[in-house]
Amino acid sequence: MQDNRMDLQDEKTPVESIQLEIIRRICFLDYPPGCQLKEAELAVEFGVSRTPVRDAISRIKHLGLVETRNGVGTVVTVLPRQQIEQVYEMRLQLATLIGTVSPHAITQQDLARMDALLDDAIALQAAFDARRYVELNDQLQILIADLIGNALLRSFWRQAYFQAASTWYGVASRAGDGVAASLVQEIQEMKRAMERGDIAAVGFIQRVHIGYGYNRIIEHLFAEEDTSVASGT
Amino acid sequence: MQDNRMDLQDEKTPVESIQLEIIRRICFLDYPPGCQLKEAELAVEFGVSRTPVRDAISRIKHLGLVETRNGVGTVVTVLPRQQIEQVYEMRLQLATLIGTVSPHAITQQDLARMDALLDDAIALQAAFDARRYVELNDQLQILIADLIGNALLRSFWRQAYFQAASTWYGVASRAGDGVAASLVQEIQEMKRAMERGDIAAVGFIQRVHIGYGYNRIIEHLFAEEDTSVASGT
DNA sequence: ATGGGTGTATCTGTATACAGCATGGCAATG
DNA sequence: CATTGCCATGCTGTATACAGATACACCCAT
Repeated sequence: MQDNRMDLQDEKTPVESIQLEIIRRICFLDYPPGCQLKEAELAVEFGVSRTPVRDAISRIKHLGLVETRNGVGTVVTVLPRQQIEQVYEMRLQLATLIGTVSPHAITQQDLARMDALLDDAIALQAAFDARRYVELNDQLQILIADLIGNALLRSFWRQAYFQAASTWYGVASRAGDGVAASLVQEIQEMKRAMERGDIAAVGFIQRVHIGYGYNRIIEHLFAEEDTSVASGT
Repeated sequence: MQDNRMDLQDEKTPVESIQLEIIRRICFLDYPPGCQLKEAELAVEFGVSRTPVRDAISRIKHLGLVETRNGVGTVVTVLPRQQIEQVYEMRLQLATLIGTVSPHAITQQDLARMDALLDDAIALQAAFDARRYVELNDQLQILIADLIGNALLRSFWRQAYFQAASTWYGVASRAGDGVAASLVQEIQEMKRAMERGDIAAVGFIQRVHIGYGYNRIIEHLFAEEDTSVASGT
């Protein structure tokens, strides 16, 4: 078993690059829920024809991030409350599996990435920026995914993250710089666990902080929904 | 929360139908590993152009069932041993989550389906037919998936099943009618659990039998590989 | 003034044509 | 006879053109 962490090499086909970019934009709320994705526009922007764009959009349909109807267009899905609940329910479960299911050994490189991330997070704490927070959180997710040795679990982990990201980042941006402090703490805890080589702990720490995040979503998002519903649309 | 089990309605777009059909053929070994999928042929067979076929094939790439290289073609993936191990590792974990993560209530209809399945399995036991076994096993998986209330877990469950199916069915066919008896027992146990409304038990029973299946794979498949490797290609 | 119907604009879905690429066979040459 | 280079063939990737479908606006009739 050679180090198969190299199989996440970035030799991506054009359509895969487009796919990832669109997913990022949805997760990072560049394309907020309800936003319409026009194939022709994207084709022009990426400098390709409509065909690869269609292919990319088609591939991300199974994530449930977009919904496309004939004659209307492709719109970014507004995830219903129940689905968000289910996504977070699964993320809590998956987190605990990170350390259980054939994890990768932690390398010096991983620790270095973690250190850099910690510095960035601390800097963010001093001067909060919603966009920057999103990027750092994303990098943390990628780093954790790299620690997962089981390819299928890694795939599931990313899928669940993609589905949760836009909602979470929407809440986090409004929650302000409190989330930055939480991120710093999360990274610190995780770094300590990684220094001990304890990946199971990494998973449990993730679980705890996903729980924190979910609570924030309940407070900010669902509370708003309830009041707005109560006040009559 | 209405009964959202209706949202797996079969109003499928053409490309989705093609996608499912191709997946079925791969899982059922109509397209064995290494088999080449030619877009032009499939287009003629389904009576459409190459475009929807391409779309369908493109969508199933994330399952890792096929691999396509430019100039060569699309071939059904030969899953390496390590990946099969990882898939089964995940299936064991997912099975235990079935009863944990917001399960559906068991309806009378579910029990009726189970009864019918049991009868078919018993009939199969009397006159074993590899193809028939595959179909019944597939129906059982679908039935179990319907019991999963969490849409994301259901998606993961199906993905893991798709990745494991072709390997398992290849072994089961060669293992002969012993697997039929095992299937009957599995359905009987599961039926008892469902009659008690104990979905957690359903999950654990699944876990046990997935373990049995994996052991069979190790015996039959990996043993062959090892000997053939030892004898030099 | 309002409701219904129709026309138009625009987007996705599909078909077809072409370019890039890899593979296998064939021929020429050492 | 072996080897190497070239060419033909067939596949996927991409681009473009057209058909189907839907929403919106406008207009006419009531």
